[in-house]
Amino acid sequence: MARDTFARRVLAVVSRVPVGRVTTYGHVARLAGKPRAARAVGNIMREAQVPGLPYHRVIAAGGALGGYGGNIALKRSLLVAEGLVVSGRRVRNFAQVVWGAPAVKRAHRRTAR
DNA sequence: CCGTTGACGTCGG
DNA sequence: ACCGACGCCAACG
Repeated sequence: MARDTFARRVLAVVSRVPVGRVTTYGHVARLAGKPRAARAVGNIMREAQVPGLPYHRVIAAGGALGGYGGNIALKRSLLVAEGLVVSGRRVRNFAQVVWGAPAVKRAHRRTAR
């Protein structure tokens, strides 16, 4: 296989984000093995050409929308089309729709998968 | 090795 | 809640 670059791992992670859920640049960075490379992840997303990947499901920390090649309006509509609720520049119920967050000690019963 | 480039994150005011 | 400052990083020439 071609080289195992950070960029490749990032794209692999992005491809696993479920419909109707979102993740953040920071989480992607962590899942790709470099917890502090969130910024680099952003650069990779901007350059990425691989079709079919849910780039719009990767947003910024705290539920902020982040960017989308200058077409943030499109990103917002894509998210809304998947059932997410976007209020202003934030995704509502972020904590409940975020994917890839560190598994916090749940008192009992899973909440996400 | 160095400088550049940002779809970032966190903190302080 | 908004904004600025600063830190952090991969990829490339």
